[in-house]
Amino acid sequence: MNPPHPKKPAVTKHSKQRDRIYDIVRGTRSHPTAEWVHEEVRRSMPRVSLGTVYRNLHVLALQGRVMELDFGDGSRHYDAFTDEHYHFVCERCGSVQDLDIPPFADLNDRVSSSVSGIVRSHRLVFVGVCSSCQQHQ
Amino acid sequence: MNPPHPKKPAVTKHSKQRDRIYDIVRGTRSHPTAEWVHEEVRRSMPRVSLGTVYRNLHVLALQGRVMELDFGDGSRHYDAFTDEHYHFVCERCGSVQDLDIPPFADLNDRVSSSVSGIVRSHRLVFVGVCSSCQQHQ
DNA sequence: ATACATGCAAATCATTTGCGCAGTC
DNA sequence: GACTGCGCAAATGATTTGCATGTAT
Repeated sequence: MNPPHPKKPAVTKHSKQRDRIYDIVRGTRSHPTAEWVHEEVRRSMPRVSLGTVYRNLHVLALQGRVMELDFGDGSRHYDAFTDEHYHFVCERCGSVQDLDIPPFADLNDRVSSSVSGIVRSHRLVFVGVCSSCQQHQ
Repeated sequence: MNPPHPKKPAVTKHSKQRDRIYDIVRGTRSHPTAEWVHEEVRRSMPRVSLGTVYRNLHVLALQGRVMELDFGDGSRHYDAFTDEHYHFVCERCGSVQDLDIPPFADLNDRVSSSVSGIVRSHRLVFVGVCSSCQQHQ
């Protein structure tokens, strides 16, 4: 009934596509979406499909080389800076900034008594107006 | 060039459907999705469409009677407790708890110096394992 | 009477997946 | 050669929208 060898996650071989995708995410601070990465990849490898981009971004996330971010704007963003850090999102233009401050280690403790369960982590995103949008209005 | 009367957002008349949808959201602490609300509404009004549920949830959000929440699980959640408060999401079962503590007023200030722009608000969600999931394993 | 609201179905949007072929180990 | 990864296109899932008709004011 069970397969003789359980299916491994594999993720072994590497590919030019994956290398390129990783380079592109690593080469920007814009926290791009899969769509944007796809457009960039296509500049040098025009036949790469969007599905391949999604698949590889997911593989890279499993490998811990990129992190997947959800800012609630409808599409997922990717970040090659995988050290734990917070983000600031501009409510006008949607741009994202990395925050250079260390994570607030005390937050989980500050709420643990009002949760029935164990608090393991938190997601914190700051929202406001970026300096560029302030100037343009 | 301009229409004689600018199109108002309106949102005036009320409907049995909207009343029912609001009652259902107000009557639960489960932070339901539109899908769940739809199933509930149908118990008393079987012909209500999912589109109507979405439209009315959005209207209620504009009116400030419900709030829309995104926990990154793929679907939007709705909450009739509109006072500012944080949530705790179980990473195993996806259940959501309201936190009874006041928002951390100091957070925005703690990061404002490392943001180029103005920090107006933050989104904070705590993640962990709820007591029910702890027991079941 | 005049809008706004509804039900239905089709359209969108982001993301995922099945499949036959190509590339890597 | 055995498998993993790719390109393509179709499938999925959540949400939105166009339209003809119903309903509240």
